[in-house]
Formats: sequence, structure tokens, C-alpha cells
Amino acid sequence: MAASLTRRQQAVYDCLQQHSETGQAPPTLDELCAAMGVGSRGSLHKHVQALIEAGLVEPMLGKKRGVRLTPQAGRAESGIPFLGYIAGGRPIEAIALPEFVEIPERLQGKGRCYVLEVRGDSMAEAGIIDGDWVVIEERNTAPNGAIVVALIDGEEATLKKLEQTPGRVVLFPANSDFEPMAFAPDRIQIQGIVVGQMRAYR
Amino acid sequence: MAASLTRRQQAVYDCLQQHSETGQAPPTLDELCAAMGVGSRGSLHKHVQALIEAGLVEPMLGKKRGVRLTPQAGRAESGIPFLGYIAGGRPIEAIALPEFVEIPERLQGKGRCYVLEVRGDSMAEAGIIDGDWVVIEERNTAPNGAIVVALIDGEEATLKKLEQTPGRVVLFPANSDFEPMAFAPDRIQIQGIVVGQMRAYR
DNA sequence: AAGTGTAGAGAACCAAAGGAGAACAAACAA
DNA sequence: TTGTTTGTTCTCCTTTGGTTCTCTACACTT
Repeated sequence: MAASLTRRQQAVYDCLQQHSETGQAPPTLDELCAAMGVGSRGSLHKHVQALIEAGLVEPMLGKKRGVRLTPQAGRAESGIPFLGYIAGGRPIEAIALPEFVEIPERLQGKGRCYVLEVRGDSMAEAGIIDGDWVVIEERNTAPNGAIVVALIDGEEATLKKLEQTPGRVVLFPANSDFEPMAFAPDRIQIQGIVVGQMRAYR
Repeated sequence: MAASLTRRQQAVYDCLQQHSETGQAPPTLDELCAAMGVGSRGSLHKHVQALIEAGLVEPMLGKKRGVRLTPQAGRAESGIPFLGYIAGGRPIEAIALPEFVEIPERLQGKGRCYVLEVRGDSMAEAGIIDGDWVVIEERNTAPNGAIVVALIDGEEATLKKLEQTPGRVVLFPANSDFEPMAFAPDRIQIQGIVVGQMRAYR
């Protein structure tokens, strides 16, 4: 996506951002034309198309026509949200007001991601220890062997390695002090998988 | 390579750098001409070409036309450099040209930092495993218990936990398959300490 | 004086960027 | 329904800007 924008594309993008800060509804192409001194919708549309391809702007909602541009909502704060803490056997402890943290692209998944801080050493032998941050990609399925955030009976959230067979789901801790746990599939709900991890030494 | 810039080339380069510090989009040749009091694009282009060959400036992205000069090379990138690989018992294996990676502030030290990729599992029990990236803060001293990049006899670089007593330096791996190693202090040179670590799951 | 390297001017070329406007289609309003 | 709005696609055109070229001028060396 690194294809950099041309001048005009940049100008259109700036204009959209500026407009979005006013909190009003996204502009129509004609309004944008007027704002930028362009006489033709068709011309402007090319730039907008380029922005869409660059991933900087979201196309119209679904299939509806007669709708306006929506300059990608979540882009305001860059980074991904730090949501709280995860410890085996308790619900995720959310913090009141999520902060946003900058994450190297390398650690990010494709979908929506968030960050949790790990409590406890139940995954220590997989290199995830108390106080580490894990980057979670929101998903409800996961391949065998992945480290997942699993919700047990809708209440306990836990970080474990996943092994599924038809009719059985086993959650493996990576710590010989803990035992693997087996469940019927309908008791387990996968909330996301670990795509990245990091740790600060202080 | 960058040995001999002519006076005018140097001037153009300075001008480019100065311009890049304003944070604005790179100038066109015409704009550069105006800024330097030159009347002809063709003349300026020769200098720019020389800078490109000297490796001081990146040419247009791909062969895109209508695009501007991007004086990439010499300037300060955001992020910190990824320098290469560290494996116990070998010199740090540097990569040809360092890339820059964005690192969350949380993982950064106060001083100059760089990133290395860890080879091998000699620190596995400290949660640092093969393929992890570690953020190193450049220092030549370290407190006991810190994980450091240590240079042994000026040649082998290794990642170990440090324990110093007067007259003796012990490097502890965090893996029971490996043995601690003790050295006379003058054989060990500390190159930096680990301030952060991260890992991508793929 | 001849040769060499640096510097500028200006013309010509050409592909990309940008724009105008028509025509069409889907959504909506009356 | 009909007409209007708005996004989309298309063709044709102008402008912009990097590239290449030749020609000239100056400074310095041998």
C-alpha cells in the first residue's frame, strides 16, 4: 500500500480529514469539487478511487448508492487499543478507558486487533510471561496449535494453546505446573488469537 | 562512495535536506530551481542525478512520473534501526542496510537503541526464544541481573544475563541445557542491555 | 593554448497527472 | 410514476514534470 499519493490525492485526503473534523456528514463528490475548485465530479472521483485503493478511505456503505464518502472512521487515533488484563480463569479485566498504543506492523494481524497484558505464568514455556503484552486479532476460529483467547462457559477468559478434535477442545497451558483442560466444543468460544507479543524490561 | 560532491551538488543536497525538515512534500525540479536561483530544470537535474548515483537521494518511487524527488537516504528516519541477528557464540550478524522499525515507546530505552533478532533458545527460560526481536539500548555498563549483549574477547557476541562481582563476570544463559560462563572482567565488554522484546506469531 | 571538469540555459520529448464533460445507473424524493 | 440527486464510467483534452539533448561559459590544470 506504500504507493505514495500524488499531490492532488493528498490534497483531497487532507480536505476529507479536515472536513471530518467538523463532525458533519461526509461530503458528496459535488461538495468536494466545490471545496477544491474542481469543476467535474468525474475528475475528483478518480482521486477518491485512488484513496480507496490506498486504504485511506472507506468506500460507500455496502451497496447503497446516493450515499457519501466515509473517510475511514477508526483512523483518527493511530495504533490499536490496550483493553486490559488477561489471567487464566477470570474474565478479561477491562480498563475504563482504553489507551492506544503504537504497534510495529510486524506484530499486527490482518483484522481488528487489541492488546492485553498477561497476568501469570501459565504460558511461560511458550515465552509469554507475567506482564507481557499480547496483540490479539479478533477471530472466532483458530487453527490447531495457535495461542488463543478462549472464553469458557461464557465467563472465564484464558490464554491457552488450542487443540481441537471433532467433539473435543483441549486447552494446553505452556507450563508443566498446570494441566491441560478438555471441554466439549460448545463450552468454548474463541475470542481471538495471539499474533504478537512484547515485553518491556524495566 | 559519497566521496566527492561538487560544490553545487552539495548545495542541492543541503537544500533538499533543509526542505525535508519542513516536513512538506518533496519539491519538484522546478521548485528546486526556484529555491536555488537556477533557471533551468535540465541543469538541476544533472546534480540530482549525481546525488542519486552517490546514494544520497532516492529516485522517484519506481518510474512514476509527475512525482517528486524523495530525499530519503541521509535523513533521520523515525523508528529505530534493525541491525541484524545475534546468536550465542558468534559476532552479531549485521544485515546490509538497516531497516527502520516503529517501536512502541514502552519498549524503548532512554539512550540510543537498535533491534536484533535472536537466534537460538539459550534465553528461552527468560521468555526470549528463537526469532524474537530484542530492543537493545547502547550502554557499556549494566546492573546485575540485566540481560545484556556481551562481547567476549572482542569477537563473540552473546545475549546473556549478567552477574558481576569484583574480579569476575558471569554470564548466565536462561536455559538449563547451557552452562553459565565465568570470565575475567577484562575479557567482557558490554555493548548494550535489553530493554524490550517482541515476537510475531505467523 | 589546449584540455578537462563544473555549471547553466534552453529546447524538445513524452508519460503521468489532472481536468472537463457526457452518458449511464442506482437511490431517493415528490 | 417521474424527476432529481449522486456515484460511476468513459473518452478526450491540457498541464505538469522528469528526462535527454545540445550549446555556451568559466575556472583550473598541464
